[in-house]
Amino acid sequence: MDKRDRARKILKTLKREMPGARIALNFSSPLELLVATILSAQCTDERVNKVTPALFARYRTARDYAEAETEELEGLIRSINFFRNKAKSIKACCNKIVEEFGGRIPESVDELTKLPGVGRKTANIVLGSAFGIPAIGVDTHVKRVAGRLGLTNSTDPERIEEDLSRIIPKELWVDATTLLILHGRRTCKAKKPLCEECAVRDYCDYYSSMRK
DNA sequence: CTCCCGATAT
DNA sequence: ATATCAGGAG
Repeated sequence: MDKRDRARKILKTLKREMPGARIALNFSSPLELLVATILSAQCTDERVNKVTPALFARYRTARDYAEAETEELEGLIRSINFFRNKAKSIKACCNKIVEEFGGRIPESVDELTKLPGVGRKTANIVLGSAFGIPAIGVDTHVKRVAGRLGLTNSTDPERIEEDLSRIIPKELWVDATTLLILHGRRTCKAKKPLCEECAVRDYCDYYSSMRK
């Protein structure tokens, strides 16, 4: 079976298993998702969701973050790892959004990745889940799951993104990202993956090599 | 490659 | 105790 067919079947199966799969971060605007995604680096969404209610209540626009007192902003996200870096990134990022984009979140990878604290993964998550623009976000879960399933042989996130974009139809890019992430968290875990209860093990290179 | 640097699981 | 976690910058 060719990789496109495998990818299609895998995504179809995962979608049936997890209908309405959605990014786990709570947000109600592109700005909120951008901030939440910056905070989520090397950190679980669950923990990000614990600080964002108070954070979003305190700062409502990009200008609010740009003009925020560093101490206060840091205080609101202190339970998140790398909180100093992230506070600095959010401020600088929002400052640039105000100065160069009139307070609106840009809607292209190139513009987004020029923002401080925003790398390719963050940019693609925002594009896909806030704007509905086809994008594949490659985080540690997508990297691991796509590798195990045999959808890519690359290890560099940017090349994995290329590989996946070639075998997954564009209209499924956003769904594919959230499905692979969710599957990685729940089932295809880094340590002790739950292969026996995996819905897509019949298509999985890792599984078939494990049971030889 | 190193630094950032807190909460949670084990 | 310590390994690891939805990364990005220098």
